[in-house]
Amino acid sequence: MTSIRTRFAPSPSGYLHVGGARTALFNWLYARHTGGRFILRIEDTDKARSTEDSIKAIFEALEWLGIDWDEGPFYQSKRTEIYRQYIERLVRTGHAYYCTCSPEKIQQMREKAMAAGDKPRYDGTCREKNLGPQPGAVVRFRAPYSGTTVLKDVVKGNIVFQNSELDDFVICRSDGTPTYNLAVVVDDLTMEINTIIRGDDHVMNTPKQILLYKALEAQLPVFAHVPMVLGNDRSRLSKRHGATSVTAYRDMGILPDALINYLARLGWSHGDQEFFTREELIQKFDIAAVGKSAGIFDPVKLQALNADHIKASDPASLAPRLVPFLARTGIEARPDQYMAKVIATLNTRSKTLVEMAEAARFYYLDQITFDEKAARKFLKPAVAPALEKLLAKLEQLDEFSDKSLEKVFIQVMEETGLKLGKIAQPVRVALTGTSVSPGIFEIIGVLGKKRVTDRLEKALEYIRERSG
RNA sequence: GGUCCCAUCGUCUAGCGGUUUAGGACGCCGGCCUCUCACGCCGGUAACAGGGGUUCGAAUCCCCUUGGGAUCACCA
Repeated sequence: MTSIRTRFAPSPSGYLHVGGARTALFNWLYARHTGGRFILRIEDTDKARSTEDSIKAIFEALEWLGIDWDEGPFYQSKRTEIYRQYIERLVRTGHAYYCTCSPEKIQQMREKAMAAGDKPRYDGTCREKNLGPQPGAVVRFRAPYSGTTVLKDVVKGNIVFQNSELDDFVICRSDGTPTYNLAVVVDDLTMEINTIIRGDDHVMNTPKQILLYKALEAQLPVFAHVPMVLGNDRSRLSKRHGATSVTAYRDMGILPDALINYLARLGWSHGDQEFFTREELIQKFDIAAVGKSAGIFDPVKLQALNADHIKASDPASLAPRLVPFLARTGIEARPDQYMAKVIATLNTRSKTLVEMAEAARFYYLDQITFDEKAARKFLKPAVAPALEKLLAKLEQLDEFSDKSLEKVFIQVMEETGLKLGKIAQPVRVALTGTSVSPGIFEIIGVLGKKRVTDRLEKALEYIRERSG
């Protein structure tokens, strides 16, 4: 049994979008699942659209996703000599021929066919002329006029194409560069790719490629065309549907494992399971279980899954990821033990790292600013005695555990006759500035004696100023 | 328009001829828990596009219709 070789072959004409990421993911997962190899190839033959920045953006996105490759990156732009050899071979074996029909003539041909209600295709003017190489000539593939070409697709099943639908497509441009279909086949052949997993927008190209494989007397790879990712209006996912780039989701505070989990589950399933770790994905992924129909990208479900991944993550391991998001809110902090404790209080109430960073700010601020509404409602003279008693008791307390803190609060409740609800909210405002936060014992435990007593004093000052 | 693909709750999906009053998840709506907000837990809402066949029996197989998508380059 030969080992599986898959590849991801993006064209660098923009950032990596989630659809492309899913294709990369499926290839990567399948290679990892089978113990095969995953190859990265950059399809940059279109000089006009390919940019260095796009290439870097794609690497960056793949790296963030944790999708690594075993071979490559290979660049089509550096392989022109290889393509030239294969094109020559096809001409030599009679599978291709030079064509001197001008683009204008082809255009006319097309318009005429369209007007007559026919399919716009090359009429074969140069097919039997046996022309040699010459300036301005392209090379066309000699496609069969009759018969059928069958694509045996792992996810779609058998798809039959009438060869009469095909025409003598160009495999080499007049400037000597190969066209997409030729380059892809030569690359996949020479890189020994035996499993091609790609978006189903490529199915119509596949019969041409199969014909090329046959002309080259090569063994066909296994094809798996996975369904597209759509926007909420069922059209192809694009910018007008909102964020589509992988890095945009990174910046929104989505965890790479959550995005991978979501993308994998969009079009693939394993019974009723929704949550998968990276390892589970590798262990359970199988192209045979990929569905046939297109799926709509749902950012809301992605967020829900992200929340699950945040919950399942070890707080300490989340700390380095949280740092840049804290920085964005003006908090410069190190991913230390303190941050791990902060995260432990926030991980069940944050859907994204952006939310978590926002909710974590009060742990780091030197100066708490009170939310006006919250302060007016809860920091009233009536609670001052309770806050004072609490302050005094906490100053005497050495160990800030849930248990010891609860004991202190119970004492204050007994002495003041106030219920916990009446005391907790003012304390919460005093410590966080707002009326929403993690549990009161939790935040006291994390903040520690110094910060807590300082903030309680500040709150008491505030109450005195307001009443006085 | 030609060709090709697809079709289960709003969305992602389970289902691969009988075990189905069609299951799970997200969302939404209730409730419980409770120091706030969440989390968690419990319950509810909601689908086999339509029509013909095949079969004792169809969401599952076949055909048609409808709807959606893809693709028709010297772009990839």
